[in-house]
Amino acid sequence: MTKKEVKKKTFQLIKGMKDILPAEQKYWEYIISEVKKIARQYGFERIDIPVVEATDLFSRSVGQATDIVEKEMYSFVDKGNENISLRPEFTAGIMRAYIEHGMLDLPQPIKVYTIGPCFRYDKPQAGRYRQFHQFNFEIIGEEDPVCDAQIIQIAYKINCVIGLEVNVQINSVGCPICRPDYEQVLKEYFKKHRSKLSEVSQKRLAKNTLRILDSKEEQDQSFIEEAPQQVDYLCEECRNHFIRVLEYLDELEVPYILNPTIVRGLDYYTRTIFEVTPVEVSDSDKEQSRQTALGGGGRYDGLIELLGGRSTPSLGFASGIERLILQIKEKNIKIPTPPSCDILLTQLGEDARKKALVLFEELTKAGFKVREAFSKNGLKPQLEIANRLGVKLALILGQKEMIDGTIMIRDMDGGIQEIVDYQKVIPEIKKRLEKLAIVNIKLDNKNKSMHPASEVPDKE
RNA sequence: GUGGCUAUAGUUUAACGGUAGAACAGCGGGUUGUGGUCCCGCUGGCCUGGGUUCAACUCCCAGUAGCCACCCCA
Repeated sequence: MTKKEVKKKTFQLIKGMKDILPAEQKYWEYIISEVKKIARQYGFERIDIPVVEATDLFSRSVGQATDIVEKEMYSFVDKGNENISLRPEFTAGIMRAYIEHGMLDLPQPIKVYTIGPCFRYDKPQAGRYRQFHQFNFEIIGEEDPVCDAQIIQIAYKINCVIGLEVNVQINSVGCPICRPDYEQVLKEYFKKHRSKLSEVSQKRLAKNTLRILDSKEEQDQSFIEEAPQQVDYLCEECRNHFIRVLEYLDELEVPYILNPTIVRGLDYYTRTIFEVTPVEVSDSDKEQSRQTALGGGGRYDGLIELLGGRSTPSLGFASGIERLILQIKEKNIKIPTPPSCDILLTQLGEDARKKALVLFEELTKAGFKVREAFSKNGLKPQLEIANRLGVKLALILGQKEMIDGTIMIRDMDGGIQEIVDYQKVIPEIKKRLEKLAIVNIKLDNKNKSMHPASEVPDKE
C-alpha cells in the first residue's frame, strides 16, 4: 500500500454514449449502404441538417407536453444567449430547412433522407443510448395515400433487405377535425371504468386520454381491448385516406397489422401512423413484451404550417440503427464482411524499405488491395501480419532482391514462392490473383448449390 | 423519475477473511530473410470511500459506473 505514484485519472464514456469500435463498423457500413441503396431506388435525395437547432423548433413541433421535450432534450444556452438543443429527432429540422430554403417552389413532392446522430437524455438501456443514430425518410408536399404506402413499404423493405423479420403495425389517428370527437368518446368510455383503471391511466384520463391506449398495466388491458377505436370515428376524408393506404399496402404485399393501440409519442402526427417491430420467434424468453420499436413514423400534415410555413402535407419515418444492429446480432444474421486485402508488401533492410514505399504507391494506383508493415523489421513479424490479414499473396523485397532487381511472390495458402523480375511485378500479381479468384468462384458455386439458402446479399 | 442485478488484466473469467490464478488477445523468443500449429517468456488486474477485523479483493454500508426492467421511445 506504499504506492507513491498517484494513479492518473482516466476518462470514461459519458453516460449513454457509445464508441463504435472498428470491430463494429461492418454493421454500420452494411446498414448505411443498404439504406443509401434503397433511398436511391426510390428517388430520395440526401439532406444533412445540423445537430443543433433552436429549442423552440422542437417544443413547437414535437409537442410541449411530450416526454421528449419535457425531460429528454439536451438543451442549453449558448454564449450568444440562444436557447438551443441537440436534435432529438430529424423531422423538425428537415421541415425547418424545407421552409427556410423555399423548397416549396421545387417540384413537389420533395423526397429526402438523412442519417446521423440524435440525442435524448433518457436512461440508457438495451438498444437505447443518449446519443443514438437514425436514418430518416421524408416525403414533403404530397397528400396522396400512395405516399403513405410507399413510406411504409420502404421502412418495411429496409428491414427485409437486412434480413430482419418485422411486423408493421398501423393505425390512423385522424385529423384535427375528427380526432377531438374520438377523444371525447374515448374519455367518456374510460370515465365509466375510472375506478378500475391503473393509477397512471387515471392520471392520463384528464391530461391525455389517448395515452391510456399505450398502457402496459395488466389491469387496463381488458378495457383497452374493448375501447372504442379511432378507426371507427374517422371523418369521411380520413377514413378514405386510410382505406386507400391499406389497399396500396395490399397491392405491394406489405404485411401489416392493424393496431388501434399504437399512439405515437410525438404530437404532430395526423392520419397514418405506424411502427415497425421485430417478429418474436423465440417464445423462450417471451420477449418480456420488450416493445423495442425498430422504427416508426407517419403523416404530419399540419407540421409545416405549425412551424410557420405554408400549409403543406408531409410524412416520414425513422429507424434506430443501434436497434437494428442489436436485432441483427440477436437473430444471428450474417452480414457481408468488408472486402479484405489481397497482398501484403514486406521489406527487409533500409534500401528495400525505401523501394517498398514507392512500390506500395504503385500497387495502390494499379488498384490492388494491398497492405504494408513498414514499421516492422524482421520478415517473421511481417508474415504474421500477412497471416492475420488473410492475404493471398505476400511480396518480399529484401537485400537479395534489391541486388538482382527482382521480387519474391509468396502464395500464402500453399507456401510456394517464386522470384520474378521486379519490372513485371504488377502483371505477375494480377495473373496470380486472377487464378485464385477463379478457384474461389468455383468454390462459391459449389457452396451455393449445396446451401442455396445461405446467400449473402450483394456488397455495394 | 422508480425498481432489480452486477463490478477481479484489453476481453472472458477462477479462487480465497491472510493482498490473486487461467484462457484468449498483445509483445518477445525457439540462432542469421519466412506466417498459420507447437513450446517458452514478458506485459497487465481486485471501481472509489468508509466500517467490521490482528488482517478485507473477499463481509457490511455508502458512492460511482455498467447492465436490465418499468415509464417513454428509435
